[in-house]
Amino acid sequence: MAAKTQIRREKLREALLEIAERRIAENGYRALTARELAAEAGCAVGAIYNIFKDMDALVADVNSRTGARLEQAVAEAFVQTANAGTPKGQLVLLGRIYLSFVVANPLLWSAIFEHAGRVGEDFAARREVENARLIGHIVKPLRLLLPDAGADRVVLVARALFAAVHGIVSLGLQRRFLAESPDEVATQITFIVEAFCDGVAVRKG
Amino acid sequence: MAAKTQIRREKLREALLEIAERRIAENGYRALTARELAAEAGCAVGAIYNIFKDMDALVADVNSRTGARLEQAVAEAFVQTANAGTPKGQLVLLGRIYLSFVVANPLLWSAIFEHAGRVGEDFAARREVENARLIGHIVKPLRLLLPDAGADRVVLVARALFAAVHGIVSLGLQRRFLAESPDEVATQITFIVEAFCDGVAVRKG
DNA sequence: CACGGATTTGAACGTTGTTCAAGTATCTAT
DNA sequence: ATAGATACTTGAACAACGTTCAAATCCGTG
Repeated sequence: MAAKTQIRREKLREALLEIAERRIAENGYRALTARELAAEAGCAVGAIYNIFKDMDALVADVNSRTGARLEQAVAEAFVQTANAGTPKGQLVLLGRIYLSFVVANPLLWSAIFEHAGRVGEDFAARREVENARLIGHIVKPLRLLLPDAGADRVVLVARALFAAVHGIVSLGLQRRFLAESPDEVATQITFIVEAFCDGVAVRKG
Repeated sequence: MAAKTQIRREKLREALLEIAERRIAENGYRALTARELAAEAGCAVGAIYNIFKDMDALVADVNSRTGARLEQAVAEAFVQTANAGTPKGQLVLLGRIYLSFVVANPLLWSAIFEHAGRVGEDFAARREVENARLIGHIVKPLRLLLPDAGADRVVLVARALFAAVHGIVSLGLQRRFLAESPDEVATQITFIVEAFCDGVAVRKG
Protein backbone atom coordinates (compact mmCIF):
# COMPACT_ATOMS: atom_id res chain seq x y z
CA MET A 1 0.00 0.00 0.00
CA ALA A 2 0.89 3.64 -0.33
CA ALA A 3 1.15 4.95 3.21
CA LYS A 4 2.41 8.40 2.29
CA THR A 5 -0.41 8.74 -0.19
CA GLN A 6 -3.07 7.97 2.38
CA ILE A 7 -1.65 10.50 4.81
CA ARG A 8 -1.51 13.15 2.11
CA ARG A 9 -5.07 12.41 1.08
CA GLU A 10 -6.26 12.66 4.66
CA LYS A 11 -4.50 16.01 5.11
CA LEU A 12 -5.94 17.36 1.88
CA ARG A 13 -9.39 16.11 2.79
CA GLU A 14 -9.24 17.97 6.08
CA ALA A 15 -7.89 21.12 4.43
CA LEU A 16 -10.61 21.10 1.78
CA LEU A 17 -13.36 20.72 4.36
CA GLU A 18 -11.84 23.49 6.48
CA ILE A 19 -11.62 25.90 3.57
CA ALA A 20 -15.06 25.00 2.24
CA GLU A 21 -16.57 25.50 5.67
CA ARG A 22 -15.03 28.93 6.05
CA ARG A 23 -16.02 30.00 2.57
CA ILE A 24 -19.60 28.80 3.04
CA ALA A 25 -19.77 30.58 6.38
CA GLU A 26 -18.61 33.80 4.72
CA ASN A 27 -20.43 33.77 1.39
CA GLY A 28 -22.92 30.92 1.38
CA TYR A 29 -22.65 27.54 -0.26
CA ARG A 30 -23.68 28.82 -3.66
CA ALA A 31 -20.52 30.90 -3.89
CA LEU A 32 -18.29 27.88 -3.34
CA THR A 33 -16.54 26.92 -6.59
CA ALA A 34 -14.24 24.00 -7.29
CA ARG A 35 -11.51 26.18 -8.81
CA GLU A 36 -11.33 28.68 -5.96
CA LEU A 37 -11.37 25.85 -3.46
CA ALA A 38 -8.51 24.09 -5.23
CA ALA A 39 -6.55 27.32 -5.57
CA GLU A 40 -6.75 28.08 -1.85
CA ALA A 41 -5.93 24.49 -0.93
CA GLY A 42 -2.98 24.56 -3.33
CA CYS A 43 -4.06 21.49 -5.24
CA ALA A 44 -5.39 20.68 -8.69
CA VAL A 45 -9.12 20.87 -9.37
CA GLY A 46 -9.10 17.17 -10.17
CA ALA A 47 -7.68 16.43 -6.71
CA ILE A 48 -11.05 17.30 -5.19
CA TYR A 49 -12.60 14.49 -7.19
CA ASN A 50 -10.02 12.00 -5.95
CA ILE A 51 -11.41 12.52 -2.46
CA PHE A 52 -15.04 13.50 -2.95
CA LYS A 53 -17.44 12.05 -5.50
CA ASP A 54 -18.47 15.57 -6.50
CA MET A 55 -18.94 19.02 -5.01
CA ASP A 56 -22.30 18.02 -3.57
CA ALA A 57 -20.64 15.29 -1.52
CA LEU A 58 -18.15 17.80 -0.18
CA VAL A 59 -20.88 20.24 0.83
CA ALA A 60 -22.80 17.35 2.39
CA ASP A 61 -19.75 16.60 4.55
CA VAL A 62 -19.49 20.24 5.61
CA ASN A 63 -23.18 20.14 6.49
CA SER A 64 -22.57 17.01 8.52
CA ARG A 65 -19.94 18.87 10.53
CA THR A 66 -22.28 21.78 11.05
CA GLY A 67 -24.99 19.43 12.26
CA ALA A 68 -22.56 17.86 14.69
CA ARG A 69 -21.51 21.26 16.03
CA LEU A 70 -25.16 22.19 16.50
CA GLU A 71 -25.91 18.98 18.32
CA GLN A 72 -22.84 19.52 20.49
CA ALA A 73 -23.89 23.08 21.33
CA VAL A 74 -27.33 21.85 22.33
CA ALA A 75 -25.92 19.01 24.41
CA GLU A 76 -23.41 21.22 26.23
CA ALA A 77 -25.76 24.03 27.08
CA PHE A 78 -28.46 21.61 28.05
CA VAL A 79 -26.68 19.51 30.63
CA GLN A 80 -26.21 22.64 32.71
CA THR A 81 -29.92 22.93 33.32
CA ALA A 82 -31.17 19.43 32.61
CA ASN A 83 -31.72 18.56 36.23
CA ALA A 84 -32.76 22.02 37.30
CA GLY A 85 -35.73 23.63 35.54
CA THR A 86 -39.17 22.43 34.65
CA PRO A 87 -39.78 20.53 31.41
CA LYS A 88 -41.32 23.69 30.02
CA GLY A 89 -38.28 25.75 30.86
CA GLN A 90 -35.99 23.11 29.39
CA LEU A 91 -37.87 23.03 26.10
CA VAL A 92 -37.82 26.81 25.83
CA LEU A 93 -34.10 26.72 26.51
CA LEU A 94 -33.59 24.18 23.76
CA GLY A 95 -35.36 26.40 21.30
CA ARG A 96 -33.28 29.40 22.31
CA ILE A 97 -30.04 27.46 21.97
CA TYR A 98 -31.11 26.41 18.51
CA LEU A 99 -31.82 30.02 17.63
CA SER A 100 -28.52 31.30 18.98
CA PHE A 101 -26.59 28.73 17.00
CA VAL A 102 -28.40 29.72 13.84
CA VAL A 103 -27.81 33.43 14.46
CA ALA A 104 -24.12 32.69 14.99
CA ASN A 105 -23.82 30.47 11.90
CA PRO A 106 -26.53 31.59 9.51
CA LEU A 107 -24.96 30.59 6.21
CA LEU A 108 -23.58 27.27 7.41
CA TRP A 109 -26.96 26.44 8.85
CA SER A 110 -28.81 27.55 5.73
CA ALA A 111 -26.58 25.32 3.64
CA ILE A 112 -27.93 22.26 5.44
CA PHE A 113 -31.45 22.88 4.24
CA GLU A 114 -30.84 24.62 0.95
CA HIS A 115 -28.57 21.83 -0.15
CA ALA A 116 -30.82 19.05 1.12
CA GLY A 117 -32.41 18.29 -2.23
CA ARG A 118 -29.11 17.72 -4.00
CA VAL A 119 -27.76 14.81 -2.00
CA GLY A 120 -28.17 11.11 -2.66
CA GLU A 121 -30.00 8.51 -0.67
CA ASP A 122 -27.01 7.54 1.50
CA PHE A 123 -26.26 11.07 2.63
CA ALA A 124 -29.91 11.66 3.42
CA ALA A 125 -29.95 8.53 5.56
CA ARG A 126 -26.89 9.73 7.46
CA ARG A 127 -28.51 13.02 8.20
CA GLU A 128 -31.58 11.26 9.49
CA VAL A 129 -29.36 9.60 12.08
CA GLU A 130 -27.82 12.95 13.00
CA ASN A 131 -31.27 14.42 13.42
CA ALA A 132 -32.42 11.60 15.64
CA ARG A 133 -29.76 12.67 18.12
CA LEU A 134 -31.12 16.21 18.11
CA ILE A 135 -34.66 14.95 18.60
CA GLY A 136 -33.40 12.87 21.51
CA HIS A 137 -32.71 16.00 23.49
CA ILE A 138 -36.31 17.08 23.09
CA VAL A 139 -37.71 13.67 23.95
CA LYS A 140 -36.36 13.67 27.49
CA PRO A 141 -38.24 16.69 28.90
CA LEU A 142 -41.21 15.81 26.75
CA ARG A 143 -41.59 12.45 28.48
CA LEU A 144 -42.23 14.27 31.74
CA LEU A 145 -44.92 16.31 30.03
CA LEU A 146 -46.56 13.26 28.43
CA PRO A 147 -46.16 10.53 31.04
CA ASP A 148 -49.01 8.43 29.65
CA ALA A 149 -48.01 8.55 26.00
CA GLY A 150 -46.20 5.72 24.23
CA ALA A 151 -42.62 6.10 23.10
CA ASP A 152 -43.61 6.42 19.44
CA ARG A 153 -46.07 9.17 20.17
CA VAL A 154 -43.52 11.09 22.24
CA VAL A 155 -41.06 10.96 19.37
CA LEU A 156 -43.73 12.15 16.94
CA VAL A 157 -44.58 15.08 19.18
CA ALA A 158 -40.90 15.84 19.70
CA ARG A 159 -40.42 16.00 15.95
CA ALA A 160 -43.42 18.27 15.60
CA LEU A 161 -42.12 20.58 18.30
CA PHE A 162 -38.67 20.65 16.75
CA ALA A 163 -40.14 21.37 13.34
CA ALA A 164 -42.26 24.18 14.78
CA VAL A 165 -39.26 25.88 16.36
CA HIS A 166 -37.28 25.25 13.20
CA GLY A 167 -39.97 26.98 11.17
CA ILE A 168 -39.94 30.05 13.39
CA VAL A 169 -36.16 30.26 13.21
CA SER A 170 -36.12 29.55 9.49
CA LEU A 171 -38.62 32.21 8.49
CA GLY A 172 -37.32 34.58 11.12
CA LEU A 173 -33.85 34.40 9.65
CA GLN A 174 -34.96 35.17 6.11
CA ARG A 175 -34.79 38.91 5.83
CA ARG A 176 -38.04 40.39 4.65
CA PHE A 177 -40.09 37.24 4.81
CA LEU A 178 -41.38 37.91 8.26
CA ALA A 179 -39.23 40.90 9.05
CA GLU A 180 -38.14 40.39 12.61
CA SER A 181 -35.18 40.90 14.87
CA PRO A 182 -33.56 37.95 16.67
CA ASP A 183 -35.21 39.21 19.85
CA GLU A 184 -38.64 38.98 18.29
CA VAL A 185 -37.85 35.50 17.05
CA ALA A 186 -36.81 34.49 20.54
CA THR A 187 -40.08 35.84 21.85
CA GLN A 188 -42.00 33.84 19.28
CA ILE A 189 -40.17 30.65 20.21
CA THR A 190 -40.88 31.20 23.88
CA PHE A 191 -44.51 31.90 23.18
CA ILE A 192 -45.10 28.86 21.01
CA VAL A 193 -43.20 26.41 23.21
CA GLU A 194 -44.81 27.66 26.41
CA ALA A 195 -48.28 27.66 24.93
CA PHE A 196 -47.65 24.17 23.63
CA CYS A 197 -46.55 22.94 27.06
CA ASP A 198 -49.49 24.58 28.81
CA GLY A 199 -51.86 23.10 26.27
CA VAL A 200 -50.42 19.64 26.75
CA ALA A 201 -50.67 20.04 30.52
CA VAL A 202 -54.34 20.96 30.23
CA ARG A 203 -55.16 17.84 28.29
CA LYS A 204 -53.31 15.68 30.78
CA GLY A 205 -55.50 16.92 33.62
CA MET B 1 -45.45 53.39 -30.31
CA ALA B 2 -45.40 49.80 -31.42
CA ALA B 3 -48.74 48.33 -30.48
CA LYS B 4 -48.12 44.96 -32.07
CA THR B 5 -44.83 44.72 -30.26
CA GLN B 6 -46.41 45.25 -26.87
CA ILE B 7 -49.06 42.62 -27.52
CA ARG B 8 -46.42 40.14 -28.64
CA ARG B 9 -44.32 40.85 -25.58
CA GLU B 10 -47.29 40.34 -23.31
CA LYS B 11 -48.13 37.05 -25.00
CA LEU B 12 -44.54 35.86 -24.76
CA ARG B 13 -44.35 36.90 -21.14
CA GLU B 14 -47.39 34.86 -20.32
CA ALA B 15 -46.15 31.87 -22.31
CA LEU B 16 -42.74 31.96 -20.60
CA LEU B 17 -44.32 32.07 -17.15
CA GLU B 18 -46.68 29.25 -18.06
CA ILE B 19 -43.89 27.02 -19.36
CA ALA B 20 -41.56 27.87 -16.50
CA GLU B 21 -44.29 27.10 -13.98
CA ARG B 22 -44.98 23.71 -15.52
CA ARG B 23 -41.30 22.83 -15.77
CA ILE B 24 -40.65 23.85 -12.17
CA ALA B 25 -43.67 21.86 -11.02
CA GLU B 26 -42.32 18.80 -12.85
CA ASN B 27 -38.57 18.97 -12.22
CA GLY B 28 -37.89 21.70 -9.69
CA TYR B 29 -36.62 25.20 -10.28
CA ARG B 30 -32.99 24.11 -10.48
CA ALA B 31 -33.73 22.15 -13.67
CA LEU B 32 -35.10 25.21 -15.42
CA THR B 33 -32.66 26.46 -18.07
CA ALA B 34 -32.88 29.50 -20.29
CA ARG B 35 -32.21 27.52 -23.47
CA GLU B 36 -34.85 24.86 -22.88
CA LEU B 37 -37.34 27.53 -21.87
CA ALA B 38 -36.67 29.51 -25.05
CA ALA B 39 -36.85 26.38 -27.19
CA GLU B 40 -40.25 25.39 -25.84
CA ALA B 41 -41.56 28.94 -26.11
CA GLY B 42 -40.27 29.13 -29.67
CA CYS B 43 -38.23 32.25 -29.09
CA ALA B 44 -34.57 33.21 -28.88
CA VAL B 45 -32.73 32.94 -25.60
CA GLY B 46 -32.15 36.67 -25.67
CA ALA B 47 -35.89 37.27 -25.84
CA ILE B 48 -36.19 36.15 -22.24
CA TYR B 49 -33.94 39.01 -21.25
CA ASN B 50 -36.05 41.52 -23.13
CA ILE B 51 -38.88 40.74 -20.73
CA PHE B 52 -37.18 39.65 -17.50
CA LYS B 53 -34.05 41.16 -16.00
CA ASP B 54 -32.63 37.68 -15.55
CA MET B 55 -33.72 34.11 -14.83
CA ASP B 56 -34.01 34.89 -11.13
CA ALA B 57 -36.61 37.55 -11.86
CA LEU B 58 -38.58 35.06 -13.93
CA VAL B 59 -38.54 32.47 -11.16
CA ALA B 60 -39.51 35.16 -8.68
CA ASP B 61 -42.58 35.91 -10.81
CA VAL B 62 -43.50 32.22 -10.93
CA ASN B 63 -43.14 32.13 -7.15
CA SER B 64 -45.39 35.13 -6.88
CA ARG B 65 -48.05 33.26 -8.82
CA THR B 66 -47.66 30.23 -6.62
CA GLY B 67 -48.02 32.38 -3.53
CA ALA B 68 -51.18 33.91 -4.94
CA ARG B 69 -52.63 30.47 -5.71
CA LEU B 70 -51.85 29.36 -2.17
CA GLU B 71 -53.49 32.42 -0.69
CA GLN B 72 -56.50 31.84 -2.90
CA ALA B 73 -56.78 28.21 -1.86
CA VAL B 74 -56.65 29.21 1.80
CA ALA B 75 -59.20 31.95 1.32
CA GLU B 76 -61.65 29.75 -0.61
CA ALA B 77 -61.54 26.79 1.72
CA PHE B 78 -61.69 29.03 4.73
CA VAL B 79 -64.83 31.03 4.00
CA GLN B 80 -66.80 27.79 4.06
CA THR B 81 -66.12 27.32 7.75
CA ALA B 82 -65.22 30.78 8.93
CA ASN B 83 -68.45 31.43 10.75
CA ALA B 84 -69.00 27.87 11.83
CA GLY B 85 -66.29 26.21 13.93
CA THR B 86 -64.37 27.33 16.96
CA PRO B 87 -61.19 29.40 16.59
CA LYS B 88 -59.21 26.28 17.40
CA GLY B 89 -60.90 24.30 14.68
CA GLN B 90 -60.42 27.12 12.21
CA LEU B 91 -56.71 27.35 12.90
CA VAL B 92 -56.29 23.60 12.54
CA LEU B 93 -58.15 23.80 9.26
CA LEU B 94 -55.85 26.55 8.03
CA GLY B 95 -52.84 24.41 8.77
CA ARG B 96 -54.31 21.45 6.94
CA ILE B 97 -55.16 23.54 3.89
CA TYR B 98 -51.60 24.77 3.83
CA LEU B 99 -50.37 21.19 4.00
CA SER B 100 -52.66 19.96 1.25
CA PHE B 101 -51.56 22.74 -1.06
CA VAL B 102 -47.93 21.88 -0.43
CA VAL B 103 -48.54 18.18 -1.03
CA ALA B 104 -50.27 19.04 -4.30
CA ASN B 105 -47.56 21.46 -5.43
CA PRO B 106 -44.36 20.37 -3.70
CA LEU B 107 -41.81 21.65 -6.18
CA LEU B 108 -43.54 24.93 -6.90
CA TRP B 109 -43.83 25.54 -3.20
CA SER B 110 -40.22 24.56 -2.52
CA ALA B 111 -39.08 26.99 -5.18
CA ILE B 112 -40.48 29.88 -3.15
CA PHE B 113 -38.17 29.20 -0.24
CA GLU B 114 -35.17 27.69 -1.99
CA HIS B 115 -35.02 30.65 -4.31
CA ALA B 116 -35.61 33.24 -1.61
CA GLY B 117 -31.96 34.15 -1.15
CA ARG B 118 -31.40 34.96 -4.81
CA VAL B 119 -33.87 37.80 -5.26
CA GLY B 120 -33.30 41.52 -4.87
CA GLU B 121 -34.72 43.91 -2.36
CA ASP B 122 -37.79 44.84 -4.38
CA PHE B 123 -38.92 41.27 -4.95
CA ALA B 124 -38.46 40.50 -1.28
CA ALA B 125 -40.62 43.46 -0.36
CA ARG B 126 -43.32 42.28 -2.73
CA ARG B 127 -43.35 38.86 -1.14
CA GLU B 128 -43.66 40.42 2.28
CA VAL B 129 -46.90 42.00 1.14
CA GLU B 130 -48.13 38.68 -0.23
CA ASN B 131 -47.32 37.04 3.07
CA ALA B 132 -49.16 39.64 5.06
CA ARG B 133 -52.34 38.53 3.30
CA LEU B 134 -51.71 34.96 4.36
CA ILE B 135 -51.06 36.02 7.94
CA GLY B 136 -54.31 37.97 7.85
CA HIS B 137 -56.27 34.73 7.62
CA ILE B 138 -54.65 33.55 10.83
CA VAL B 139 -55.17 36.81 12.65
CA LYS B 140 -58.95 36.64 12.52
CA PRO B 141 -59.53 33.46 14.56
CA LEU B 142 -56.57 34.35 16.72
CA ARG B 143 -58.21 37.56 17.87
CA LEU B 144 -60.99 35.50 19.41
CA LEU B 145 -58.41 33.48 21.27
CA LEU B 146 -56.52 36.54 22.48
CA PRO B 147 -59.24 39.12 23.12
CA ASP B 148 -57.08 41.17 25.50
CA ALA B 149 -53.95 41.33 23.36
CA GLY B 150 -53.02 44.37 21.25
CA ALA B 151 -53.11 44.20 17.47
CA ASP B 152 -49.32 44.09 17.19
CA ARG B 153 -49.07 41.20 19.55
CA VAL B 154 -51.77 39.24 17.73
CA VAL B 155 -49.85 39.67 14.47
CA LEU B 156 -46.64 38.54 16.14
CA VAL B 157 -48.35 35.44 17.48
CA ALA B 158 -50.00 34.80 14.12
CA ARG B 159 -46.62 34.90 12.45
CA ALA B 160 -45.20 32.52 15.01
CA LEU B 161 -48.05 30.09 14.53
CA PHE B 162 -47.72 30.28 10.76
CA ALA B 163 -43.99 29.71 10.99
CA ALA B 164 -44.52 26.73 13.29
CA VAL B 165 -46.92 25.07 10.86
CA HIS B 166 -44.61 25.99 8.01
CA GLY B 167 -41.74 24.28 9.78
CA ILE B 168 -43.70 21.08 10.27
CA VAL B 169 -44.76 21.04 6.63
CA SER B 170 -41.30 21.99 5.44
CA LEU B 171 -39.41 19.30 7.31
CA GLY B 172 -42.21 16.82 6.79
CA LEU B 173 -41.98 17.24 3.06
CA GLN B 174 -38.25 16.67 2.89
CA ARG B 175 -37.90 12.97 2.40
CA ARG B 176 -35.60 11.41 4.96
CA PHE B 177 -35.24 14.45 7.15
CA LEU B 178 -38.01 13.49 9.44
CA ALA B 179 -39.35 10.58 7.47
CA GLU B 180 -43.07 10.89 7.63
CA SER B 181 -46.18 10.37 5.56
CA PRO B 182 -48.54 13.26 4.83
CA ASP B 183 -50.93 11.73 7.35
CA GLU B 184 -48.33 11.92 10.08
CA VAL B 185 -47.59 15.50 9.15
CA ALA B 186 -51.28 16.33 9.37
CA THR B 187 -51.36 14.75 12.82
CA GLN B 188 -48.42 16.83 13.90
CA ILE B 189 -50.04 20.03 12.68
CA THR B 190 -53.24 19.23 14.51
CA PHE B 191 -51.35 18.40 17.66
CA ILE B 192 -49.24 21.55 17.69
CA VAL B 193 -52.05 23.93 16.80
CA GLU B 194 -54.48 22.41 19.27
CA ALA B 195 -51.95 22.34 22.07
CA PHE B 196 -51.09 25.93 21.26
CA CYS B 197 -54.74 26.98 21.41
CA ASP B 198 -55.36 25.10 24.65
CA GLY B 199 -52.25 26.66 26.14
CA VAL B 200 -53.35 30.13 25.16
CA ALA B 201 -56.79 29.47 26.59
CA VAL B 202 -55.27 28.38 29.90
CA ARG B 203 -53.31 31.57 30.25
CA LYS B 204 -56.35 33.64 29.45
CA GLY B 205 -58.27 32.14 32.35
C1' DC C 1 -42.76 52.68 -50.77
C1' DA C 2 -38.89 53.85 -48.44
C1' DC C 3 -36.86 55.46 -44.55
C1' DG C 4 -35.37 55.19 -39.38
C1' DG C 5 -35.76 53.91 -34.86
C1' DA C 6 -37.26 50.18 -31.82
C1' DT C 7 -37.05 45.18 -31.20
C1' DT C 8 -35.47 40.57 -31.73
C1' DT C 9 -31.97 37.43 -32.67
C1' DG C 10 -28.39 33.79 -31.82
C1' DA C 11 -23.45 33.39 -32.00
C1' DA C 12 -20.02 34.42 -28.70
C1' DC C 13 -18.15 35.17 -23.88
C1' DG C 14 -16.93 34.01 -19.36
C1' DT C 15 -17.81 30.49 -15.66
C1' DT C 16 -19.35 26.48 -13.94
C1' DG C 17 -18.70 21.18 -12.50
C1' DT C 18 -16.57 17.19 -14.17
C1' DT C 19 -13.44 13.99 -16.79
C1' DC C 20 -9.34 11.44 -18.32
C1' DA C 21 -4.97 10.86 -21.02
C1' DA C 22 -0.53 12.03 -19.69
C1' DG C 23 2.81 12.75 -16.23
C1' DT C 24 4.65 11.86 -11.57
C1' DA C 25 5.33 9.70 -7.36
C1' DT C 26 5.48 5.44 -4.62
C1' DC C 27 6.25 0.58 -3.58
C1' DT C 28 8.32 -3.92 -4.62
C1' DA C 29 11.69 -7.13 -6.16
C1' DT C 30 16.10 -8.06 -7.52
C1' DA D 1 20.54 1.00 -5.20
C1' DT D 2 18.02 0.52 -9.27
C1' DA D 3 14.56 -0.84 -12.52
C1' DG D 4 10.05 -1.97 -13.37
C1' DA D 5 5.32 -1.95 -12.21
C1' DT D 6 1.59 0.10 -10.09
C1' DA D 7 -1.02 3.72 -8.16
C1' DC D 8 -1.94 8.43 -7.85
C1' DT D 9 -2.16 13.34 -9.30
C1' DT D 10 -2.55 16.74 -12.64
C1' DG D 11 -4.64 20.47 -15.49
C1' DA D 12 -6.09 21.09 -20.20
C1' DA D 13 -10.32 19.95 -22.43
C1' DC D 14 -15.47 19.31 -22.56
C1' DA D 15 -20.26 20.21 -22.21
C1' DA D 16 -23.63 23.18 -20.37
C1' DC D 17 -24.88 27.25 -17.98
C1' DG D 18 -26.57 32.41 -17.71
C1' DT D 19 -25.84 36.51 -19.95
C1' DT D 20 -24.59 39.99 -23.58
C1' DC D 21 -24.61 42.79 -27.81
C1' DA D 22 -23.56 43.67 -32.79
C1' DA D 23 -26.21 42.54 -36.50
C1' DA D 24 -30.57 41.48 -38.63
C1' DT D 25 -35.38 42.16 -38.64
C1' DC D 26 -39.68 44.28 -37.97
C1' DC D 27 -42.92 48.15 -37.48
C1' DG D 28 -44.99 52.72 -37.71
C1' DT D 29 -44.65 56.91 -40.28
C1' DG D 30 -43.84 60.62 -43.88
